[in-house]
Amino acid sequence: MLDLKNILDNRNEVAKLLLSRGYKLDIDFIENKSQERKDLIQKKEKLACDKNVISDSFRKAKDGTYKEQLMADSKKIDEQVQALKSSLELIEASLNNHLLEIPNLPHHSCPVGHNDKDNMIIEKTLDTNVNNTREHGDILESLNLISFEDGVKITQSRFVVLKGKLASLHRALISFMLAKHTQNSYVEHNVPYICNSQSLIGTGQLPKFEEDLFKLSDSNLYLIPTAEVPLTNIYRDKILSISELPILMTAHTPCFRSEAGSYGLDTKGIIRQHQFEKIELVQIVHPNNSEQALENITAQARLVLDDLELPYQLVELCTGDLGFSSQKTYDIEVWFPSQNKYREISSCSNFGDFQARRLNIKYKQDKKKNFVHTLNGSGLAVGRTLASLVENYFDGNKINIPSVLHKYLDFKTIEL
RNA sequence: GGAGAAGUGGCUGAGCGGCUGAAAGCGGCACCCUGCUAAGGUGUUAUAGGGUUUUUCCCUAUCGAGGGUUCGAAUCCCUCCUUCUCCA
Repeated sequence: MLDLKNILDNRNEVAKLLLSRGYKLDIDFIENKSQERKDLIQKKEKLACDKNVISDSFRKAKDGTYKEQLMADSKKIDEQVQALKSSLELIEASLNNHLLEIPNLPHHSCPVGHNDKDNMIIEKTLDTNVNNTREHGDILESLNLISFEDGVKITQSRFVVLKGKLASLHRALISFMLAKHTQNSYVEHNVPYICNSQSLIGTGQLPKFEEDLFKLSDSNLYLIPTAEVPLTNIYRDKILSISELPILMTAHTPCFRSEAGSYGLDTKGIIRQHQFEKIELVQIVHPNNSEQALENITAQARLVLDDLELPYQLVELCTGDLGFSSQKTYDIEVWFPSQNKYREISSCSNFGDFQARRLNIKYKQDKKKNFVHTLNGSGLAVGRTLASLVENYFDGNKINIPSVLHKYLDFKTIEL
């Protein structure tokens, strides 16, 4: 959420930044609602003050008729206050809902652009020449390590069953990634996979993107779309001392996404599933350090691919392609030989104080309180890592397991 | 599943219809005193919103959440949430 005061005080600059990511700011709406709100508050508080004075007089009053008068006056004020209160509630809800749907301001360093075509490729690693061009789903089916039919039978399309050595390899990737991150001071967490609407509003998935989520019926509970939600919400409504920062967290969780509007996209393989597993990295930092923290978190995610020796490229998202809550994002895209292209496997974002404002996470320094900055990145999406690994390490007969994973497995190849 | 009890500031904990935004203690901060190692004194110490203003003051709200009773609620009533104890 953006700071209302900042929007009103720097309206031109804010509007321009938002426009660069494709959002048209309705400053008149905000201005009007904000003014109405202030007017109502002033009226209401004046009456509340009068009422307090009456109560005070009542206590000291001796005369009976005077008391009767005070009681009558107070009741009259009550009626007026009630009316003002309900109008105020409407205005505040309307203003607040509007503010909750305004995306974050892009960082000044973001390349300006309209969509993913304008993203900036920063770096490529390794040679992408691989003999194999077979698609991972195809390879795995021929090895009888995966069943798309079973996933459909059990649930529906975009669910899958992994079997045998593939399931083990999946688990090995999780262990490997968590070890990598905990070695670098990220504290491992095990968190709920279901969270309430307040948590999702805090991190920005709600109210705008409800159709992307799986909601549990007759409740305000949802399956998490990413561990970012529970991890970041651990610190909701907290005031942190400066010595507690930075906070580094990691967690392995399943992620559930309804993938609304992605019909026809990535129908082959396991690249786009309703349920997948991911290792998430989250940082909560002092505002002065968040730019550096984004570099760190991105570097941390890259370590996984470096160790697995998978070719990837680092991309900086342009303003038009930024996620709703993000002020700056790096995507890491891993090589998929069968598609002859790089696909996103991690997205590392600095949210500035956007989430902190919604979550009410502050730090205290020299008696002053201010919002922290939050960041997160995937480190990494396990299913996609697995898929890429299969394609890049398939030699026509067998899948060769990268050496960093050997200690988590009792085999070094998967053969026909 | 059944029966009770409780939820107060950073923490412990008092208050149980007005003088309580809230005692006391701990912790934190500032200053002072002292100087043989650790202590003493004084003051200060919640959040949000609004007005005034440019830095000071004023106002409103907040004692788990939301309603209600009352001129007036941390205090009484109702609903919900959470925690604890006992019984199945």
